[in-house]
Amino acid sequence: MGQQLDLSSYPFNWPSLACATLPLTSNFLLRTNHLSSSATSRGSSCFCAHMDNMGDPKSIMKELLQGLELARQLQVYLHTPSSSQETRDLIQKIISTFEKALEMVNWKGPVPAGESSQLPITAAIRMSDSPISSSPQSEDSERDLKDQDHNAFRKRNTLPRWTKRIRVTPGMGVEGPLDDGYSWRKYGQKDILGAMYPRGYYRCTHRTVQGCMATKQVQRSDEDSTIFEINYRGKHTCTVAHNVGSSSIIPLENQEPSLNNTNQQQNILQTLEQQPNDLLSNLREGLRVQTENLDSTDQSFAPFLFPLSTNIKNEGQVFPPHLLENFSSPYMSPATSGISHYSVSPSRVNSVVGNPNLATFESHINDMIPAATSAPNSEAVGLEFHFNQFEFDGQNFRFDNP
DNA sequence: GATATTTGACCTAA
DNA sequence: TTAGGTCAAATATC
Repeated sequence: MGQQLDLSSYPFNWPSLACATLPLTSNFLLRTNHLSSSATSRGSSCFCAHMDNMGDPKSIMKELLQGLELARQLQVYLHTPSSSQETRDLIQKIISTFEKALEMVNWKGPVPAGESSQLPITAAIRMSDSPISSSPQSEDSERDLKDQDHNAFRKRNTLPRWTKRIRVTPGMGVEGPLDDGYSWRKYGQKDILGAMYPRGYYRCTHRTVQGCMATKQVQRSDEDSTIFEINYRGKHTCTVAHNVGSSSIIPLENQEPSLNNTNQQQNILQTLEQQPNDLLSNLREGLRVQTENLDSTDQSFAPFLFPLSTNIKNEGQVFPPHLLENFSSPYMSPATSGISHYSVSPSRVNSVVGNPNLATFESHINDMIPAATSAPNSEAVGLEFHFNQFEFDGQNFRFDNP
């Protein structure tokens, strides 16, 4: 077993993890024994509560999926240069165990044995009770915009939805899939009961013109202030071309997490490489494509490293001058409670790079970064994307840290 | 002036 | 009844 892991230092939902590990191998149970007494005791109560649902396949699957996701979170946390290969192997085995268990309970998702552990969980999940399996475009064509609005509101729970979690990691750059490539407009913000931070509501910019009903919600995690959850709802039906580069038009299909997103990601990266300008050069310095743990057939989730702006004035942080060279002046974000920060201006990115994806991506980050970059002595901000929520068989599965 | 954001009020599902 | 989600007028920014 080798290295002992100080799991208590990681901000996970340990009670849930303890519950989720019950059906697993002794290896992982052994690890959970290192949890603090409070965590393990709460885990015990959690187990008792779940005993009521024992035998229910959905409950079992829910627990397994939660365990799988938590293991993946752990993998992310342990994916550091200081972590040993043994540690990485261990977490990989844990993930594989979860996936095999899911297969045993007749999980229909594409989680093939062996290579399955390389797949993002989101790629393995299909939302079943939502209209995503059919063509929203064809459905929407039968309704006028007013009906869409009305229906979307009254039946919002039936919309396809999925959640991305983004970690803003000091000193790691922006790591994760590139922006979803759509332009969003904020239409509301709400304080959520029990949540430390307000939730932002966004909808597709093209809603009024094309009736695109896609929306998303962005909320900062209470447990880990470096994590942001982006909850997408509805599929884009807009047909606005993604002006990436001079001639590339990326199809708007497959906006939701799917393996077919590969081309879009690759096109963006490819187009970036073709941009002969200073800003791109600066961006490229921080660009890194991580291929480790990626299935060869799935590059849609290729992490994307991107040098992000951080708080400089307020936090005394230092940012490499070459990265700030083409950045806009610091400005006061109206949503940041007075925290000023440097940022890539979306308009400048559009005009210089001609890449609205980057602009949109940055606009998202601007919403999140001010508070998320409060960690001192950070030179960069990293984002890690993965999903923690989905719908299955009419049930909504979450992996929240309550 | 056009577009985006903010924010209090309103509506609806649970 | 309440909390989450949306609307829309006011305000800010480009």
